[in-house]
Amino acid sequence: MIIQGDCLIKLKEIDDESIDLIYLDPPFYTQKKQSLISRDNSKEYFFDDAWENVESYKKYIQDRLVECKRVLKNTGSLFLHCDRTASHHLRLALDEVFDSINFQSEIIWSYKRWSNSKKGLLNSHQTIYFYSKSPEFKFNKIFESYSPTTNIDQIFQKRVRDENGKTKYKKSDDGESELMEQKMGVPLSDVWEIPYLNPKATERVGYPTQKPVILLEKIIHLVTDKGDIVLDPFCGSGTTLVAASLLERKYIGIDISKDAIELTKTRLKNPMKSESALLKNGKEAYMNQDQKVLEILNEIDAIPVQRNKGIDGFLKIKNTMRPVPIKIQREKETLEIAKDLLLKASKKNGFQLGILVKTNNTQTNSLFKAIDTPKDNLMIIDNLKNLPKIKALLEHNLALL
Amino acid sequence: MIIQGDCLIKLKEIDDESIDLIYLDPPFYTQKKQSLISRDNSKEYFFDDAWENVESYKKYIQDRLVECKRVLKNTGSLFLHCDRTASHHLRLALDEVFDSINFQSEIIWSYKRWSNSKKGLLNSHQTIYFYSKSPEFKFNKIFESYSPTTNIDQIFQKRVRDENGKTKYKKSDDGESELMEQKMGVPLSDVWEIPYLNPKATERVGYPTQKPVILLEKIIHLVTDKGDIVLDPFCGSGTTLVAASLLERKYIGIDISKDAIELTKTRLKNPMKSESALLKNGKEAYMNQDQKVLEILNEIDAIPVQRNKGIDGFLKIKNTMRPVPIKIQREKETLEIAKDLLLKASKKNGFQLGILVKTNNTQTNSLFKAIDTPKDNLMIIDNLKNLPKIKALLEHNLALL
DNA sequence: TCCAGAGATGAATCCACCC
DNA sequence: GGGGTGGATTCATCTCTGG
Repeated sequence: MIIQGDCLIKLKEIDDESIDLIYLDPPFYTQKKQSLISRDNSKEYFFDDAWENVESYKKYIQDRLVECKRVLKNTGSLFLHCDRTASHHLRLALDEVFDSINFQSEIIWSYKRWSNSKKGLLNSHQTIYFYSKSPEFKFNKIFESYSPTTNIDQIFQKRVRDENGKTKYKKSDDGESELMEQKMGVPLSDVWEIPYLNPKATERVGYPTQKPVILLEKIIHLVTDKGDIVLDPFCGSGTTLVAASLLERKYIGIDISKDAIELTKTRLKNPMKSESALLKNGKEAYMNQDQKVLEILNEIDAIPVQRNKGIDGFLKIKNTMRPVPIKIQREKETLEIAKDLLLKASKKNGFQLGILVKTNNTQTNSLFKAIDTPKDNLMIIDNLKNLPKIKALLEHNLALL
Repeated sequence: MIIQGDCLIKLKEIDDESIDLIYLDPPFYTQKKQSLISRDNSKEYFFDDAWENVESYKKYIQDRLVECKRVLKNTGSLFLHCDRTASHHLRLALDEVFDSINFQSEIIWSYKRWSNSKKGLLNSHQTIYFYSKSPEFKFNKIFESYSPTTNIDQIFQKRVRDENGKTKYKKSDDGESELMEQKMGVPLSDVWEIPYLNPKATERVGYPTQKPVILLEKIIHLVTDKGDIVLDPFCGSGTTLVAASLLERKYIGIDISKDAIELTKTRLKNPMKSESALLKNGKEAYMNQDQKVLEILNEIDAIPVQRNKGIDGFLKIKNTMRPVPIKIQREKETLEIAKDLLLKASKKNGFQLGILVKTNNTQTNSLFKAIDTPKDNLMIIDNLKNLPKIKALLEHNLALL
């Protein structure tokens, strides 16, 4: 069900204790009127976020939270997606409405983001507060993989206490250890690393502040079963409803914007999500460099980059605006091939000078093999110890280029 | 300098605007007296955390924050390490003392921890608030490596805005992309993944709530230079001072506990930190399974494990207490070798049944190759599609074992 | 029924020891 | 000596029990 209108009013039309999960992504606390333009420039979405002060913002949310609590089943839960500038005020509101005893988790949605160059740390997480209506809330345990460093042999062993009360692993008389029962993995943590919705994701419908479907799926999985009812009072482009629909939950969405409602309706006709290759395969799948290359790059204080065939990293060189790409020769790579790869990548990107580190053991005695072919602007180094000298040279000369 | 006493009183003896960085890790908001015993049972540390209510706790902190602000230089910063049950109250206190305009970051210290079986998400982060005294705060930009998925071709290209205000990559007339100036990597994010101080770390001095030196080093690097003054009004075992000393900053530590002061003094005679192998080498160094194996394990919903030669994971099987290890045959591994490895590992750990997945293409037609040698309790599967049937079989039969 | 204290838990690391 | 692995130790734990 999708309803247009102010959720405070529309919520009042919903029965007491009828909802299993409420997810809210309310407007942010900004002091100016927002207007954000959709991707294809066809639509403009207005956010009437002109709050007098943070207290009036808090009251606005709190009024709606009270209604949310009413419609929530006794086993139900609420997730509030917070604005980073006002998250503490929102948690205060939650404490007042739900009581701090029902605070379950501060979920951190963390993601990597393109940098902006502001002074300070790069803001790359958002906070979601998880409150239950009562201690009897429904909760489905979700398990994750063990850390690769975990000693599995050991955690399957039973333990006993010694005379000082310290625990030890239990051994039978013949020195054998006793087995514990089956384990399902590690309980899900409260820090969720989920990629920010890729600008080009097929999932994108052009709505600002759109959230990834996977994020909502995770929440829905956690506290509902099939057939349960999910409510989103600020449904926006309908991500929550899409996720609910994909997981066979019933859903109710409310939004004040007519455009958002339209968008949600069309989106729900064909609910879909984009598969994140990053999440599915893990970061490791993208690591096409072996440990050795990373070590070398680290040693020479270069910036490693991963997704480029001819370039392994960039040198940090002062006094120049030119990026200097560097490539480390692979074990099974002839110097010629390595050279070609670097040159090609360099040329494509317009870099003026590339540095190739020779790693096989047929060494020459020169400081570096000299600029191989001046027109190519390629330098080959066969002894890393010389690199500082070369860097100094470059810092001196590149400014002239 | 290390001072014993209530920091509210001792702070008053410090000059105005004389400190570059203040880090506070105040007592937590618990409603009962805590007493925590040190590792070797030799000492007991008391925390007088008997706050009437959260308001009195907030006031306790706020009083001290006022003094902190006074002693801070105009370019100085303050980092407050928060109790998760009261972080919102603490941020309110910070807003009141420092003004919300000087809020810089909510730093998430995220880590993996041994779990405990509570209902809900596994709590695995802590929050540190970063406020500056003024907008003119000192800040050293720190850069990290690019994410492996980053397409570096793009990050060096200049961008322009099109007529609609959207950014595009700038192309010169001949279609070549124009280069940006050199980049140093991705600016440090506000989510810090730092391993929890390990139970066996040599860095440990037996003080409860001890923080990793690396965490403090990161903070100190961020907002101070060599020779600057770092202050910790709740210095505890002196981690902040150790980090400051290692980075050649001056330091002042205050703590109310005599024992803590003693501990700090001896610790500072030989300041050290433990190298985290995990941080140094990265998680990837511990991964000994290739992508293909992980994919198969994922497909059959098994729990992957890394640190074990003969075992790649464990099956999730209901109705049994017995862990069922599984191994995937490697490409360059004969069936015999794979079998031996699994058997050996199984036997060592006392598992009653192991499952080996055959992956080379000489297929048989049987459902599974049958229990190879019944006394070994080994099953060989050569068609993954049959696994669900086998799991059902197991769920039925294993209970009998 | 509530609270205090005992007892069980459980995975992540580093360390020590082994070959 | 170096790579592998068994073990120790931890929790501002969590749950259960008994008064």
